[in-house]
Amino acid sequence: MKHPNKHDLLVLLTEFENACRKADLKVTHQRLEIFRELAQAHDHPSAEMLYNRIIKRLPTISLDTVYRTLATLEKHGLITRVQTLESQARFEAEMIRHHHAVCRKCGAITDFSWNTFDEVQVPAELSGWGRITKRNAILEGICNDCVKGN
Amino acid sequence: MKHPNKHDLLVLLTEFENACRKADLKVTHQRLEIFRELAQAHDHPSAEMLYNRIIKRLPTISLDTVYRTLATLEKHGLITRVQTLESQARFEAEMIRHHHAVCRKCGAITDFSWNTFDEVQVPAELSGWGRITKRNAILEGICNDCVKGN
DNA sequence: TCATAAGTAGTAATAATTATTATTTACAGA
DNA sequence: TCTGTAAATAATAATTATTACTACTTATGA
Ligand SMILES: [Mn+2]
Ligand SMILES: [Mn+2]
Ligand SMILES: [Zn+2]
Ligand SMILES: [Zn+2]
Repeated sequence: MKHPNKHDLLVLLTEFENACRKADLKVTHQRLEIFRELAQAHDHPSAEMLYNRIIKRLPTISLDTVYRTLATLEKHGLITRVQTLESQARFEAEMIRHHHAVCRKCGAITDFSWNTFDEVQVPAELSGWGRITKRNAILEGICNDCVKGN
Repeated sequence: MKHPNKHDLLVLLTEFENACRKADLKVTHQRLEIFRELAQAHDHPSAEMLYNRIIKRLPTISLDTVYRTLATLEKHGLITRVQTLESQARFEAEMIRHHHAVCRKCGAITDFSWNTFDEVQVPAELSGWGRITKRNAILEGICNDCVKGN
């Protein structure tokens, strides 16, 4: 999972505008900035982290707007809320299937793809469970920075 | 993942007492009741859910004690905090490796084992990440009850 | 341009969790 | 069994994360 370059980001933002219009969401300055910031982030930021980054460019934005916008975009499937053990929710704009390695020490979330896992068949035990729409692997451990930094 | 029967529960509780002593944790009535309740639960209850169940038998227990105890037991590896998208944290005493199917509608968390996944090799992409200590699969979807109940 | 409903900022409120403190209890040692 | 002591608890207050309220602003379609 690499950062989007300047061109990619423009494409993403255009797609985002179109998706908003399709979903009857107004394309506001705030929504664009929140989405842009999240799309170029690589660290699965929390609402507060995004707020602190965006306020530098958009000094009047409110934390409430960031929370509200993230909830709206999540509801419309434009961004994802990431499961963590932390108290603050974290988000990402990367919608391509991928998985997470999480550092128990510093909380860093690293993206990776894992085709082998994506293709493993779900156990029979679960055949009667219901309708499965998503599968994710979460690896937990201590990242290299934290191992060294000890 | 089946419920513990009466005998299993007694064994679990004895092991729990021993683990507490080994960890220099006093074996209090509250800790025993909280662990007992969690050990026989099958629904990954939140602190509040546990509190509401325990207070029937132990009318003076405080919610704070439930939170504090769960944090203590988690720190000593006697229980697990379960990752969810919800605002309330959820817990389990089942320490045998297993995975979760989560209903997006009702929030139910179903345990299952998945040997095929347990044995799949972690992708090369992640070889330099750090020390991986745990791997979990999370399946998301709509459980049968919720599909029917619509 | 203009009407209007959706969205926002600022602030208040709520929900979940953690801290403080006086009291109680587990348990090691006599 | 009794006792001293540190750890744990109950009650309550405080904090943190998130959501609600409301008057004002803005995107958008006519
Ligand atoms: Mn990710
Ligand atoms: Mn479980
Ligand atoms: Zn780390
Ligand atoms: Zn369900």
